[in-house]
Amino acid sequence: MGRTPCCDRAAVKRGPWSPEEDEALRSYVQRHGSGGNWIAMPKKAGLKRCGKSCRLRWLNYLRPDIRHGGFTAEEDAVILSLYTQLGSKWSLIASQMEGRTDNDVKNHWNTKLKKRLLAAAATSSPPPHARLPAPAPASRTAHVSASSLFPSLAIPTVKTEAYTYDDFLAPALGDPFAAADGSTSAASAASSASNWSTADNGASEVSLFLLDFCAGPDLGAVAAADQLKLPGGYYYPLDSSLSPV
DNA sequence: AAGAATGTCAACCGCGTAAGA
DNA sequence: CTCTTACGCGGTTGACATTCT
Repeated sequence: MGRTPCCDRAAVKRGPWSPEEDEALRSYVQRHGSGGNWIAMPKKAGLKRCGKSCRLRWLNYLRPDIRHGGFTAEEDAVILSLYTQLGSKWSLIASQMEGRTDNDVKNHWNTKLKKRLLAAAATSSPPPHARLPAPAPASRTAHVSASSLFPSLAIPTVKTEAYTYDDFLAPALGDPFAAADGSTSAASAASSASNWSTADNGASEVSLFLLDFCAGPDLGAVAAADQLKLPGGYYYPLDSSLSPV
């Protein structure tokens, strides 16, 4: 029994794409789009590939808006924040980040962020709640309950557009670390309109831990050089000891 | 210098589901 | 309403690169 294959495996090429195949796919999609049918598209484009393979190649590699290359500390923070809210909803997480694909984000998490976080938690006497964030339970709706694991991290709630660096700056009014009502989920709900969940009374240890985590070992030097001062008037909010400028 | 171990990332697999017949 | 088809997603694999011994 088993599932019907989406295409005849014997008849399609598999494995890495050649530059010629890339060019054929790119030029076809740019001229005609996928035609609303990825299964039929390879034949039309003269490719001996499975439609699913073409779709994946286009979405993950050939799309003109794809950003290749390393992830920044800000992107790491976005991923970490959203992972604590959403779990392994990679497509949802990637949709919040300009030019990144779900595959990219997933690979980055599995190969780098997860290990880094585990290593950081295992050493450097992390604060009690600085553990590898448990993924949020699978849920149809991306409900916003700011992670109790990282109460001091200001977490933007999920929105439909891509995040920008500004989304991780403090809100225009007030210091995100000033709120001290301790009611994280209520604060999150109340602040959803402004894309912010309010940080609680600064577990600055956690903030520093995360800042270290996101920025790596050279953070101290960066902070000392004042390079984290941002045009929006705030520092990157992981470190509660930094104040609005 | 060579082989082993580890890391990275593109690609594949198969399931769930939306959409259309 | 049911069935079929194609899409989208998350998990996994495998090839290649890099680092270590």
